[in-house]
Amino acid sequence: MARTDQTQAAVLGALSVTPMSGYALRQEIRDTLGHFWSESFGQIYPALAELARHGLVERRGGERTGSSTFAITAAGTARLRELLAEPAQPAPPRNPLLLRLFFGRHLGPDACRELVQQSRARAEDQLARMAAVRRELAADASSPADRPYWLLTVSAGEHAARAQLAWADEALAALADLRSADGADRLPSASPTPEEHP
Amino acid sequence: MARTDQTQAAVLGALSVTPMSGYALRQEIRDTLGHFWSESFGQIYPALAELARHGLVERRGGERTGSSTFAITAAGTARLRELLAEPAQPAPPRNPLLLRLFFGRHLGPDACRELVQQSRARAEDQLARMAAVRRELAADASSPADRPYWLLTVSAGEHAARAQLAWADEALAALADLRSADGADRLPSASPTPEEHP
DNA sequence: GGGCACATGTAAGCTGTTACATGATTAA
DNA sequence: TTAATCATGTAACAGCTTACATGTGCCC
Repeated sequence: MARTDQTQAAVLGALSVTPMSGYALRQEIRDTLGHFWSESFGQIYPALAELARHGLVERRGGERTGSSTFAITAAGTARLRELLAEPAQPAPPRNPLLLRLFFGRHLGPDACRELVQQSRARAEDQLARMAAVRRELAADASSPADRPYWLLTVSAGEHAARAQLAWADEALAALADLRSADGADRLPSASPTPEEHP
Repeated sequence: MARTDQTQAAVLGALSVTPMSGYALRQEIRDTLGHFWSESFGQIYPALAELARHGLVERRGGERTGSSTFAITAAGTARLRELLAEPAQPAPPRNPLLLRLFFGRHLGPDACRELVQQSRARAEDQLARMAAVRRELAADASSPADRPYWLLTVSAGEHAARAQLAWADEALAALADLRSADGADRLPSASPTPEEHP
């Protein structure tokens, strides 16, 4: 229910694939879950300590620093199942781009176009990253049981990115219309409106 | 840059459309910006106090309780422009549904299907809400200068919701395949594998 | 010997939600 | 008069990021 549970679920989940260090855990979460999840060091290490205290993960190797790894225990796997079965409550939305566009009248069409273009570029990046992940998954033969589930999240990222691209193109066109209409209103003498869109 | 600035931007932005009370502010933000933004009382009232202290908004009417309203000042409008011009940094993603699906092996295909179906239902809800907003906007003739910008955010919501629908259908099909493959693996004697996918 | 990647942790501080306290107005 | 809605605020707490402190092992 609490957010901490989500961090624990992410940590236990990652360790259910393979044992690793806290440092590697953070990299895995950033690189593999990056398009739909994030955790910082300040979350991961306390979570690992808590999980170890309850016997849900086990520390192996160098106690201090160096090549220590954390492995999930049987109790940890059971706990993971519990955590995953809890209802997935979506977080309250906070989209700073759409906030700016909603009050875009104060920014003007050109500044808005720039924002949308940045968003479009991010979507293309994401599409490229998703394609790269697909290639990696195709090349890597480990964890065959996990693969179909991982592909679902990749597909979600692709659908979202393509939708963002399509919306951005539509928004850019609308803002272009707005700009010329605006210009015609406010600067009637600026230029003889070189080309009107039919 | 800080999150507080975002709250101030949302509050100033809403008041730039029309003056209203803090209570109404919260309702407007929930009902109108709801699909891409959220603020709670605990954010709104301190933000209003802070803005009033700096002369960016002005309290009118009953000082105590009752029919008091807050109105944006000229300085407030200028500040809003500044805030909106600041770079829109996207928040770190946190999608509890995709987290569960990624580790879906531990949940099994059926539990995953249920999650996806819930997500699909939410997307349909959102699509319906966006359609309602479109109707309201078409009927309401006030704020014509804001309308094109508002429509951009509605369109973003529609694109996102449609993408979620398309993905959900794809995911449900994939999970159905997985379920039957799984059943064939784990329960070879259950039924003579009625239909195999080629 | 210096720099870099690996590795573990803590503390401060901000953001944000929730629950609570308080009271006015209005409708049943 | 009781309940619901409108209205304003505060306090406690949870979640999360960032920066810092510390140390190892390896390669150039």
